[in-house]
Amino acid sequence: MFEFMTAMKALADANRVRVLCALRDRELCVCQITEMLGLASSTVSKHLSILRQARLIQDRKEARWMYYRRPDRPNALAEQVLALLDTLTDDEQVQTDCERVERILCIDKEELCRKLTHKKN
Amino acid sequence: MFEFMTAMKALADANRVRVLCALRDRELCVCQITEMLGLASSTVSKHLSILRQARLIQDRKEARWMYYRRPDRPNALAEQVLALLDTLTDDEQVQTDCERVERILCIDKEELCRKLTHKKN
DNA sequence: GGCATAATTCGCCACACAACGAAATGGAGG
DNA sequence: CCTCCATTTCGTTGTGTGGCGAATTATGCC
Repeated sequence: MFEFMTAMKALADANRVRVLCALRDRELCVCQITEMLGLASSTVSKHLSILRQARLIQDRKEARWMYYRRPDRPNALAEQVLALLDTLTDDEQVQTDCERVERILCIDKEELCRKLTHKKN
Repeated sequence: MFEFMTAMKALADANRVRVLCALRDRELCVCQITEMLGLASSTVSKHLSILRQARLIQDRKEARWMYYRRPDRPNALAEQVLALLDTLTDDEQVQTDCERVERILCIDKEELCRKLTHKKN
């Protein structure tokens, strides 16, 4: 029950759901997710921490960047939950996020981070 | 997205999940659910309202009693969500709730309601 | 119609949680 | 070992939510 509730609480926030949807086909680093959501990086970090604790994402560190993606070997619950999310692929918000991510991926990461640093945090 | 978030928020509370699990095989009236959860009836009513708005349960009025059950014709989302809940059938809390409900069903409803009235609300 | 009562709505309180900015952390490169 | 900087942690603030009891609504019975 605890595990289940942790997962459900993790899904009970629209920004976290947007992140999980964005991670459907690729991994993203924190600065890219931050740019997509338009939130402070500290807020995004907290959201990612909640998703990780719920075992709905896993992380990977490379150089200065932290990459997040869906689990390579999700447990039964995560498997079902992530499948559930794929019913949202034609949602308006998810689509615009997807387009936004496409554009973000074109930006050089150094430049993206610099931009974020100057805007907030 | 809105529909999805409504469902996820409805599932983000353990008491509401307990209700949905208890309604797996049968319908129950508010006083029976109240007795199972051990909460004030006003609180239970609120929970049921949230579950109804998320289209995870439907209601039926008979005489003075309001009966709740899983939807006869659930939408696609509800279908998947309710299936997800069935992974909890061997959860400890869900099992004890189940036993508790069995005992509650043996009590005459008039008597059960009288008991609740004298205890709280 | 008036009473009894199951359920809901309302008003309130306590606590949880999302958001921010500032400060801390911890690698990578000089 | 010092600096830089992406990310996380911390502290604070405002909003959301679960809980209760009291008041209200709605239904069956006399």
